[in-house]
Amino acid sequence: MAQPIPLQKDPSQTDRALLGIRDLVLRGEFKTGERLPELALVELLGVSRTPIRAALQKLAEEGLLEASQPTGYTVRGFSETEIADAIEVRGTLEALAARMAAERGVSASFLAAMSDCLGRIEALLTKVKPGRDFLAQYCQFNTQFHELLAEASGSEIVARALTRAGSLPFAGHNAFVSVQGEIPASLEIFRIAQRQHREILEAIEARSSARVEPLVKEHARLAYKNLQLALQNNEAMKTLPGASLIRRRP
Amino acid sequence: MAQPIPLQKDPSQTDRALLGIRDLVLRGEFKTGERLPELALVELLGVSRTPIRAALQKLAEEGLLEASQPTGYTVRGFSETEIADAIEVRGTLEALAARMAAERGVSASFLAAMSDCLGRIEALLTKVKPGRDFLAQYCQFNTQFHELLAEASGSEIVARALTRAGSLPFAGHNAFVSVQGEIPASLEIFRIAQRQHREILEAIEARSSARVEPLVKEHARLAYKNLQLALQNNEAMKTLPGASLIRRRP
DNA sequence: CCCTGAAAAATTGTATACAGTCTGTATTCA
DNA sequence: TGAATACAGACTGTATACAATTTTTCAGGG
Repeated sequence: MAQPIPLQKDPSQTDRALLGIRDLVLRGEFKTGERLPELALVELLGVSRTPIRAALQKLAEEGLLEASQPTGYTVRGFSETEIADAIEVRGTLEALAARMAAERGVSASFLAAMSDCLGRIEALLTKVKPGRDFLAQYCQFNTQFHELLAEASGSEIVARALTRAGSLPFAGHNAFVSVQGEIPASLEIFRIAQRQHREILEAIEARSSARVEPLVKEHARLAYKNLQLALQNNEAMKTLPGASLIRRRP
Repeated sequence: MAQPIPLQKDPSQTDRALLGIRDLVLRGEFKTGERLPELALVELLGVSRTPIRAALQKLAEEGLLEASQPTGYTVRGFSETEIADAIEVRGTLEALAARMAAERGVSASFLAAMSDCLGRIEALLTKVKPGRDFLAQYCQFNTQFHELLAEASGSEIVARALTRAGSLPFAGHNAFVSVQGEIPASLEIFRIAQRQHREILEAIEARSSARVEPLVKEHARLAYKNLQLALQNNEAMKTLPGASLIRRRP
C-alpha cells in the first residue's frame, strides 16, 4: 500500500553528494554562515560539480543551506526560537493531517497497520535497557508511525507539505531522540510519547476530529521539550547531529 | 524593513528557463502526465541543458512537475480535491502566521503599513468598472497584504513555509482572481475578501489570537469558492492559467 | 598610514561532450 | 508464426571546458 523505498540500485553521484554535504554540515565541518565553495566539495566528495550543484540546490530547498549574495550557498544557523517555530509548523501540519484522517475516515486494515506499528514500539519499551539498538529501532518505528499518519490523511498534498516541514533540521520526528540516550528521564519521555501515539490513533479511530488536533499538537511540543533538555545537557549535545548549527542565546 | 526584490539585473538563463517552462506548462503546451524531454526544452527556450535541469528541479520542488520513473519529469495534474487540500494547507499556515502575529505583537508602524495596503485596495474597489488594470493592481496589493501578514508572524520559518505552500499551483492568494473578471458576482467577492482583510488586521491589532485563526482560515476558503465558481463557468476557465492541469471529476 | 585602483585568483554560470540506460523495433531462429 | 536477441535511437547522468563575475591581493599615490 505504502510505496516505501524508491529502490535505489546503486546510489547516484547526486545522492552521494546530497548525503555527503549534509553529513559534512551536520558534523560541523563548516561553520554557520560559512560559504560552501563547489570546488572544495568536489575535492572532499570526489564527484564533479554538476551533482554537487544539484545537491546544493536541494539542501537549500530543505532549509539546511541558504543562497547567499550575490551567489553561492552558506551554512544556515538556527536559533532556539527558529527551531521552536519549525516544530510548530510541523505540528500544525501534522494536526491537519490527523484531522483529515479523522474526518475522512481510515480503513480498518490501515488502522490495524498503525496499531501494529505502535505494538512494536511498546514491545521495545518493555525492554529495560535503552541501548544503541533501541534508539535506532525506536526511530525506525516512530518514523513509520508518523509516515502512516501522514498517509492516513488521504491527501498527497498534505503528506508532501508535512514531509517538507519535517525535513528542516531539528523539526523532524526523531530530531532529538538521539539525545535521549544521554538523559536520565529518557525512558519516561518515550512512554509519554507512546501514550500520545495511542491516544492519537484512538481519536482517529473514533473519528474525533476535534480531539485529535490538540493531541497531535501536544505531541509535537514534546520535541520542543526535548530540545530544551538537550540544551541544558552538554553531554547530550555532543550526540546531536548538527549541534554546531544551533545558535545559543547570548 | 522588508527586503522586497532580489534585484535581478539581467535575468540569468536559469531564470529564463524557470519562467519559460512554467509558462509552457501553464499554457497547456504539454498535457498532464506528459514527459518534458530536456532537449525539447532546449530547442523551445534556447538555453542549454544545465539551466533547464536546474529549473526542472525547482519546478518539481514547487509541485508543478513530478519526478517520473525511472527518470525525467512529467507535468502534474490536479484534481479538485487536491486543489482544495492545497488551499487548506495554505490557509492553515497563514492562520498560524496570523496567530503568532497576534500573540507576539506587531509594531505600530507595521500595522500602519498593513492598513495602508488595505486602504489602497479599498480605493480600487470604489471604482465602478473592474477592468484589466483593476485585476492587475488588485493582485499586486493583495499579494502585498499577504506578504505583510506572513512577515507579521515574526518568524522567517513560518513565512518560508507559507511561501512554499502558496507556490503550489492554484494554492496562492491570487490563484483564481483572474477568473473573477468573467464572473458576475465578482465585485461582491472582492468586497467580502476585503472585509475579511480588515477583520484580520483588527484581530491582530487587538492581539486576539483566538479570533484571528478562524478568520484567516475562512478567508482562505474564499479561494476554494472561487475555484468552484470557475469550474462552473467555461468562459472563466479560459482565462485561468494552467486550466488544462485541472482534472475534472469524471 | 590609509586609500585607490588594477591585476590576479577564485568562484559560479553556462554550454557541451561523452557515457550509461532504457525503449522500441527489426531480424533471426526455433 | 512466435519468441528471443541484437541493434538503433532517445534520453538522462556526469564530467569538464570556457565565460563572466566577484573577491582578493598588492602596488602606488595621496
